[in-house]
Parts: sequence; structure tokens; C-alpha cells
Amino acid sequence: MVITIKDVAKQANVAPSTVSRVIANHPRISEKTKKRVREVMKELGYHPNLQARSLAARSSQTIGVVMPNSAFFSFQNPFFPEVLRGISTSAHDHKYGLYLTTGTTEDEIFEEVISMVNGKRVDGIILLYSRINDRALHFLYDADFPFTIVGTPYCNDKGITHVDNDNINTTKRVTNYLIELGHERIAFIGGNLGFVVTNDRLNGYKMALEEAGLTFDKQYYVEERMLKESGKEAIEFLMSLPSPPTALVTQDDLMAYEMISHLEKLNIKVPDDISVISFNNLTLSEHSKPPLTSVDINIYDLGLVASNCLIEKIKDPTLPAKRITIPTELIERDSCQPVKEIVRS
Amino acid sequence: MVITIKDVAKQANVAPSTVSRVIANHPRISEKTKKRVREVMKELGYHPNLQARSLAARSSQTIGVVMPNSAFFSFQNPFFPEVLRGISTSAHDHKYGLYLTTGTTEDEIFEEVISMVNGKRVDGIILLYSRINDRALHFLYDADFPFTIVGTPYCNDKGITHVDNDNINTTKRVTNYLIELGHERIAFIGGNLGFVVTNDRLNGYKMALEEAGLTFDKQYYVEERMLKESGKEAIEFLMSLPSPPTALVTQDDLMAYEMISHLEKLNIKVPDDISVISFNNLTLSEHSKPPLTSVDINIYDLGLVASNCLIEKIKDPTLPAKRITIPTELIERDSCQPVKEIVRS
DNA sequence: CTGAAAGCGCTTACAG
DNA sequence: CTGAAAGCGCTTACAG
Repeated sequence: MVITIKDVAKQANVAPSTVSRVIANHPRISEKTKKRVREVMKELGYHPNLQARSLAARSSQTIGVVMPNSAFFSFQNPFFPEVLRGISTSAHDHKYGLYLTTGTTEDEIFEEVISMVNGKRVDGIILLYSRINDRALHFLYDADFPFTIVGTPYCNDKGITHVDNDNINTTKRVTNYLIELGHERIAFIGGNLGFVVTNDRLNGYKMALEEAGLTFDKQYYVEERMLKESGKEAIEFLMSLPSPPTALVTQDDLMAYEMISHLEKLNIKVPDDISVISFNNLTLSEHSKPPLTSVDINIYDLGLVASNCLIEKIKDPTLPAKRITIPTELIERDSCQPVKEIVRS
Repeated sequence: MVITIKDVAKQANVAPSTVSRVIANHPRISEKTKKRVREVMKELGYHPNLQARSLAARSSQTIGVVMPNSAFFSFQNPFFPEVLRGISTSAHDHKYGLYLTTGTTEDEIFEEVISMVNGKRVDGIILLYSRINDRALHFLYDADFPFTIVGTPYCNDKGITHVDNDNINTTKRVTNYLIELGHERIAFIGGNLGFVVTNDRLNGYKMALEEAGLTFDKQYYVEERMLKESGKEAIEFLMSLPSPPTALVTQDDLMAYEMISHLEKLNIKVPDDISVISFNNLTLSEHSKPPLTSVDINIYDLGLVASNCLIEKIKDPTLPAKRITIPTELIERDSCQPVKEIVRS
């Protein structure tokens, strides 16, 4: 019923091994037999069984993509479709398939990674996040399995291939941008300190403050979990401070929109009363009100390059680890403005 | 080096077939040997080779997800992450893996579907779109391969399991909502007539017009391809008409935001000068300006249910085809308003 | 309740 | 340039 390599072999009067070789386009098979075998394959409607091939060849020609479980880093976040698009393009170009994790808790995801690797389902893995003390990362590293991170590993960053923006300097620059506009009370909104990216950005933010002779005020840092339930309360808290911030750095445009909406409900106008700057530069941000000043982090490239590096590594596991920094660009629009002169309390 | 079923068998003093049976938790194996074998498995760090299992058992325990290639239906569209989330949850609950297409042209995608099916990579397929005359659909149907559509098939809809909203009636209701506000010149923006969803929605729109005694004006229908380059021109064209529309029905919130932005550049205010209603009800739409009136189509459920149906079908291929309609809800916010009295031309 | 054997559909040294 | 044979790591009738 199902056409196998044997059927083709019989019909073409060759051995199964020969058929296998013409599928692989082995150079030592004569053009003549290649042609004949190919005709028979077409005639019989032969399609190779990928499972059998994987088993025999010890390679699945697919890469596993590990999604994080955090709310901030969730499917709701436009970051993921866009990285996936980059990965997808690279995978397709190199004839690799894509296998996705489905778990939602850290434990589930960890189990999936183990089963993908030990079950030989994938030839390599891309981690779409970098978490402090990540078990999956340790497992992959210890198993010496090809993998790549979109982000910066929390340790051993020389030994692990990863693709990331320069989050420290980018955030420093973003913060400086606000400082140059005269802002001194700048809040940092969102992010989860369990992720490296948040730490890097927070550090960049602190460095900029420090260099400008400003002191970091803990109250100006709003953690992700305070946002989950209601960004509203976080904003209300910030604005009820004796010295409320005059500028906000948020981790994602979507978050910025929500903040802006809550601010306006308090009758605080962006950018007149408070400046907002964000990351990710969604297409939409050009059309939002006000058009949002945001950092384009080249999400697509992060995915594309991470996948390219992984495939390189799969093909040649002896390749040394490398770090690739994807450039960022600050897109100035209308959500930031020089600080207004105000009476200091 | 790699631990196989044989190693476990030897260590546990049983036959490989017995080990296989304890993995499958076969009822006719005694608890005693199950326990012993499991201990050995743990001791040796055994993990089943999924490829080998798939080959022998003729089942991959993974489902293939086919993404469409259109711009409107692209990764940029928040629809996809959200369906994927639904599918992902269902797949995980039933211990299925997820395999994604990576192609971007119709041909590439078609080839991938063929290779997924014939290569036995997946046990079933979910089509995340429904296109007129879709080759992939025909192929799957003819091959009698388990599959499910998020959407309504363009033909034979009794014979193909699919999950969709009632797009005709929902759009009729949306249009009626505008008509009840006094609007008579209502434009329909976006969508590609190559997709069933667009046809359904356009039909619902026309039905509402007709029942209200209004005539459908072709100029009020703006196709997707006119939007791609610049929604700006489409809006400028519409508003330069002798009788410009007083209301817009758009296919997605993101598209609505863009339209609103272009309108305001022309100094046309939403909802004062023109009403806008949309589909998908992104979380963001609560915080946009103005808060957008939009139809919640329950994207997550579309994915979840489509996946549940597929898995059912995989487990029992004799199951009759079914259609499941996911309810929609019109979320009224501030982007629609009664039509202003205006001088008719 | 358990085992021996055949088989899933390929690939790949080895030999000629 | 091509073939015969072993093997990838499982599952599953069949037999007892």
C-alpha cells in the first residue's frame, strides 16, 4: 500500500541502497541510473519516510524552539511571532523543520527539552529566553547538545553561542536620551528579574543614572508581577509618590500603551506631563497616540541569526561558541519631551 | 553510549519486548516486573527514542500546524500567536507535539504538507486558514488524512471537520449595529477574497445592507492588496469620494488603528466624524484612543477546539466530520457613534 | 504474564 | 559505480 524504497528498487532494477543513494544525490551514482530511479520514484509516487530516515541517519533535520513560560514573554507578546518568523525563514532555507514546545510551566518545559533531546526528535535547540539558573540551559550544556540562545546566558557567556542586542548599552542610551531632555526622575517599568534581559536593562538604566550623578530610587522600579494584575495600580502608585517620575522606560510597546491609557485616566498627558519610551517598536507604534518613541531591537534578525548559528553548529559541532550582537535603533517619535520646570518638593 | 531498550532489558533480566510493554504501561505485565524495569530505566537514565517508536508504531504523536502565507494572515497578525496558544494547550494536554510549516509561498507550503503527510512526520494537520481552491485541502481530503480547519472550507463543508465563528451572522450584526446608529454609507476594509472568511464577512455585510434597504457600493469595499502599500491612500480615496463613508468595518484591530491614524491626519475624528468597528478585540483595544469597539472572536478557543477535534479524529478516524461554531461577542467601546446629520450630495 | 522473532523503512560501511 | 548485509531502536502479533 505505501511505496517504499524497496518497491522503487525492484521497479528500477537496482538495489535499495542505490535508491537511497540517488535520494541523497550521492556523487558516485551514474547520471543514467539516477535518472531512471528518479523516473520510477515519480511514477510510483514515492515519498521517503522521514521517521525511518531519521532513525537510520541519526538526524531529524528539525530544530526545537523552546518558548518561555512567563506572562511578559508570552504568546501575547508580539516578540514571539516575530522571532519565530526569523527562525522559520532560516530553517526553511536550510531545509530544517520546526518543532515547538507546548508546556506552560517551567517543569513542563524542562521535561519537553529532555524528551526532545533524548528522544532524538530534534538536532538542535533554540532557547527563546534566558533565565537565571535555567535548568534547561544546564541540561543542554552538560549534554553538549547543539543549542543557541536568543538572549545572553546568565553565566558562561563565552562558552555558549547566543544572539542578543546590547541591552546594557541600549538601555543606557535610552535613559541618557531622557536625561538629556532634562528628566531626573525616571521610572523603569516591567520586566522580571528572573530573566537576564531585565537585569541587563536595569543595569544600563542604573549606569546612565549614575554617570549623570542621579541616584537610583527603588520606588521607581516597577516589577512585572506588580503589573500583571493591574498596570493601573502601578501607575497610581508611581504618580502618588511625593516626587512622581517625569519619564517612564517600559519594556514593550504594548505595555507602554497600557501605561499611557492609565495615565490619561489620571489626567496626566503624554508627552506634556510625562515622557514615555519603550522597546520593540511595533509597526503599530507609528500610528498610536501619541506616536511612540521606541527602540527597534530587530526581532526578526534575532531569530534569523540564532537559527543560522544553530544550524552551523549542528553541521559542525566543533565550531567555537560565539556571541552575535544585533544592533538596535532608537526611533524618535512624539512620546518624549523636555521636562517641564517644576517646583521640587 | 546511548541507553536503549536492550540495555534496560539485560539489566532487568527481561526481554526487550517486556521493557517496551512497561513503557506503554501494558496491563498484562505484573506490577512486580513493571516496578523492577522502571527502576532499571531510572538507574540507567533511559529515554525512549521517539523516532524509533514512531517508525515501529506508525504514529508520530505530533500534529502539524499549517500557517497561511498571506500578509493579512501573517505572523504580524496577533491572531496567530493566540490560535497557536490554544492549539498548544490542547496538544500538550493530549501529549502531542507541534510541528510548524516554515514556507512562505503557497507552493512551498503545499510541498511541506505533502512531505509532512507522506513522510509520516505528523499524525494529523490543522490548517490555520481556509482558502478558495486550496491545494493542500484537496490533497489532505483525497488522502483521507486526519485534518481540521480553523475556518470554513470553501466546499464540502459537511464532509470536513472545521471550527469557525459564524462570520456571516457576526458581520451582519456588526453592520446592523452601525445601521442602527443611523449609518448608511459604511465601508468594508481589508480582507482578501481568496479566503473564505473574507467572503463570509462581506456577505454578512451585504445582507445587512440589503435588509436595511441600502445598496452595496463597490467603492466602499477596499481590498487587502490596496492596503498593503499604504492604508493611507485607501483612506484618502474613500474620504475623497463625493459621498464618503460615515463608518468603517475593518477586519482586524491593528488595521483599525492604522486607519484611525490616517483619518486623523486628514483631520477626520473618530468617532465624531466617522465610526470604526473591527474584529479580534486585542487586549490593547481597551487602551487605544479611542477605545475600540471590536468583535471578540475567541481566537484561543478556535485553536483549542480545532486541536481537540483533530486529536479525536486521529484516535478514531471513523468519526463523522463536524462543524463547531465558536461564539463571538461585540464589545462596545468608544469608536462608534450615531451618524451626524449631514447634507446629502 | 513473558519471550523470540519479524518488521517498521531507511542508511552506511564494506566489498567488489 | 553498485549491491548484500547489518543495523538504527523500537513495537507487536504469535506462541506458550
